[in-house]
Amino acid sequence: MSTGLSELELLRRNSLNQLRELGINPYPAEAYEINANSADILKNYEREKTAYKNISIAGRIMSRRIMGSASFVELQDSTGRIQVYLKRDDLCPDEDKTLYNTVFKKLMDLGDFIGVKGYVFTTQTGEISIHVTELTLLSKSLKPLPIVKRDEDGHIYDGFTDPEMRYRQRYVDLTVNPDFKQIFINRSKVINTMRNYFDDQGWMEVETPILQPIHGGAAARPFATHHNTLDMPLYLRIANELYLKRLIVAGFDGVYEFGKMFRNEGMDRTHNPEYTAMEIYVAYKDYIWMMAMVEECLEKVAVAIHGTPIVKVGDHEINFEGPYEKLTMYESIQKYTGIDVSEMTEAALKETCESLGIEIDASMGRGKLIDELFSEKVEANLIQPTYITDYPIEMTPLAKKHRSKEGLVERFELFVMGKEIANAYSELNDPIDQRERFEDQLKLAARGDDEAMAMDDDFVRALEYGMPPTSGLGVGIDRLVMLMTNQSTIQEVLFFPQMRPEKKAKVTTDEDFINAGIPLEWVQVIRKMNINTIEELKAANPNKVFNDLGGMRKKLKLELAMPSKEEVTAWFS
RNA sequence: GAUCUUGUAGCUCAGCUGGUAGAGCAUUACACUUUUAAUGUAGGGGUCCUGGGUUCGAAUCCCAGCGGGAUCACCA
Repeated sequence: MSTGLSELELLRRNSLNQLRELGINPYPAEAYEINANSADILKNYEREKTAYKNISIAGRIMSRRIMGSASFVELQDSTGRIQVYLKRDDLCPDEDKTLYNTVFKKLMDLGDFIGVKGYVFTTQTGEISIHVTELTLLSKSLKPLPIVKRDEDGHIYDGFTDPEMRYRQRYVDLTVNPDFKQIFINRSKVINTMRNYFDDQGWMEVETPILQPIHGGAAARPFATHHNTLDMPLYLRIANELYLKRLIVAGFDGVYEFGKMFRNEGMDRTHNPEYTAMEIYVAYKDYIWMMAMVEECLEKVAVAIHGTPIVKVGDHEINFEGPYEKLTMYESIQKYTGIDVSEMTEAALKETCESLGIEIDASMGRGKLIDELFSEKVEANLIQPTYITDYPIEMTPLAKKHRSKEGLVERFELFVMGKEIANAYSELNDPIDQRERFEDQLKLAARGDDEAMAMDDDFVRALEYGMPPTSGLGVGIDRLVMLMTNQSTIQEVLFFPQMRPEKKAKVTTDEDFINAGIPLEWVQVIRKMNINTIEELKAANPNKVFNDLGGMRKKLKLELAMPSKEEVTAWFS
């Protein structure tokens, strides 16, 4: 009757109805008490056999081996899988064997949630299993899960590997590929370890606006939106830096925020339109202090996940134990290209870049040129954690001028595996200097640099009231998680990476056909004729449809009265 | 955005130089009381992504579109 469903789905809906007819609610409301989980049983049963005489456990049926009046089921809960043994006469001690013969064998499917009570034992083949005395259906699964099989050595057969399906239907991915859950468990550990570390130092977690009237604090294209009541444009934040610094002005000594940032730019294996950043600002500190803090923090993160500061990433073993190598930007360029750019004019830099085959354009100032040279020739070499320090002032409008080196700012970026994962400054707190830097950015914008920062008058006003010397740090959490979990794409560390919208197959319901004047009993015939939408029907030839209906009636041996030709013609009007 | 590549059963995939669609698993029926990628026997299941074109004939060749993946560009 209904359509768009596969044979397997129809079978399961049929089972659902049969369950109801047997008086079994396939979606019971009551809580199901559990007192064990699979990982705990597998780990501790051998040592403490008496503790597992009376257990209650719940999860999904992931595989079934039925052998007449005994069966084995693999039950998957949040901690793993455990084998469950069902014996007909233990499950149904009375004459009525319906629960085993019908409910379990015929009406339950892979993917159903069940609860079982029983005792733990070891099978002849040595597998710790649960001998079931009571079986409860907790939730019926109507859509078949992909079947992933594993042999004894852990080899995977028929793996569910299509990235599109895995990302679009993460719930299926993590159900049939539970190994991937560990990535997200570790992601949570990365964040919690950092949070605990910051809290231990007495710094405070805060929240700042995501909807911002001025998209400040970084250089990127924003997502724009509109507030109806205020009738004004708003932007999803590209950074939260300027708000956190306002809080330092307000008198907090340390504030930090884990939050989503939104950038309306390209998507690839290291970029998602929304991503998570951690920014922290600590008063009375400078960027040198911050380097030591980062080392301590990242070592804690690595140890929390791997038990050691050494993390395998790709073909490398990354050591997160400090201190990390430190190179100034100029030193790093000299080290990897042999060129000393420290004294070069803008014109000389342009020539140098061109001679190295680096693409440049007229809008690029001195700072931008050095940045290009650095990204092109140096970055990829920075495998072990390395601080690049002391950036040209032009590229860094929010950092304090270097205490001793003219034309530079007190900034470092931390590179690991050739990728930037953290960025920190001695924060600029001179309001007059800050205003001038913003004005320089406006000039760059006028030259055509579309990444130049916008003026934020309120932020400058805050600085005018006075901000203590402060060091600030931003960490790309997704990239840090990628490193800590040895993943090469950002999609693997995001539960729901951004995807193009799914193309919806147009489905015309039976009601639509009935509303078009077609009797219900003929709708399925029409569908059998491969006419699935009203549009397709109207596009067909009424005479041909009339003839075909007769043909189908015969072919399907339907005991239906043929509609008259006039009635069929009316469907088309 | 550019280039390459890909789209076949619920899932993983075959399908040669064009001839009317195939396997394993899943599923259905039967058998089976300690199996474990359970097994044995017998079945059912397809808009070959969509739309055009070439052809007597297209899953297959050509063009366009849509979706995916990889690489590159911008960015964190």
